[in-house]
Amino acid sequence: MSKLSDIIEDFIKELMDGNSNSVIEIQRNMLAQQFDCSPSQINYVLTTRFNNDRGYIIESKRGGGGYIKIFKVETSKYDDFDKILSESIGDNITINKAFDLIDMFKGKGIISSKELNLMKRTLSDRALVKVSYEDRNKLRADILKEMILATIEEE
Amino acid sequence: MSKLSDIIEDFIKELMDGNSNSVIEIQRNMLAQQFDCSPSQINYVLTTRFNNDRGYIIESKRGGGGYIKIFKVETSKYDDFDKILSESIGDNITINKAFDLIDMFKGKGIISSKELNLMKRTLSDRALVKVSYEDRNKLRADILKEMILATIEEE
DNA sequence: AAATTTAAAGGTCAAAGAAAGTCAAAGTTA
DNA sequence: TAACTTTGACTTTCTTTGACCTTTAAATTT
Repeated sequence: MSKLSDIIEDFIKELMDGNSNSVIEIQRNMLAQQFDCSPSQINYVLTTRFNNDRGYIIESKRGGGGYIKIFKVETSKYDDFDKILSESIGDNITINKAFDLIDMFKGKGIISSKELNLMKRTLSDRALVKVSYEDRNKLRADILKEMILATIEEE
Repeated sequence: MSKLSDIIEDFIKELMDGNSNSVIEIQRNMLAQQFDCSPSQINYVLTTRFNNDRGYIIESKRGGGGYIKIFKVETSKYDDFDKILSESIGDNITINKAFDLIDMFKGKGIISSKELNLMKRTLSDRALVKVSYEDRNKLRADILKEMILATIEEE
């Protein structure tokens, strides 16, 4: 009595395994039809199983010819990467902790100094000034995760 | 399942590549006939894919012997930097315009492809999903400006 | 030759169509 | 009962189409 979400998760993972370059493209409605479920169930699977915490990046487009692309970022190349994404960052991170992490990436040679600069500027209070205090550290967490995955995505 | 607009875009780009002097002339109705679509679809492709933001200029003439000319313009590396910050971005920018600007920076050799990736991922709807629709484009403007400053700071 | 008409372009805009996204309510399961 | 899953109504974005408009060149009329 496996849950549908698990089945869809497995299906997508098998697709990715079959496709050695770690990126697949799906059609939301197609997939929903295939599994005879509502299209929004696909979104549920994506947000719970293929999120940043688990090392995935999603890219999509609406409208005619729309698609959903799922990228698996090879996080295992780096020590503790998975832990950093899900635990060190979590749902919430202060600017100081974020900067420490970024410095650490630089120290390990994962990012260049230009990228360090880019990342810090992005997370600065100046860039996020319009976001309320309570929300700012949540947003920082979301952005930092996405940025970290993006930097190792292309290596 | 490539979109027709994309196919027409590619077709026009190949025409331009084949014609090394960065300008081509087309006939709207001819092209529409060739791709079996409505003539106004050609206009759609032009406004979405060959607009100013992407470095193109369109010139056309109606009536008998009418035509559409598409020019690819190259601006020099640091042209109008302040203008970009204040006018193109302002305090509000859509994701598409932001991506076009980032592509332009890449085209000018100001950023690497890794930095391009970092910037686009950061500004994506997915990274900013917790920010309300109304505020998202404002935040994009703030972040993009900071990013641009960061990238030119180190050169 | 000048004025008018016709035909041949291209332009605009709104509506329809095609996809994906959101969110809250209902249903399940541990 | 608390957390997780499933569904469906509604929203947003992007594409395609068609009806109607404007401009220009060529043809015709005066």
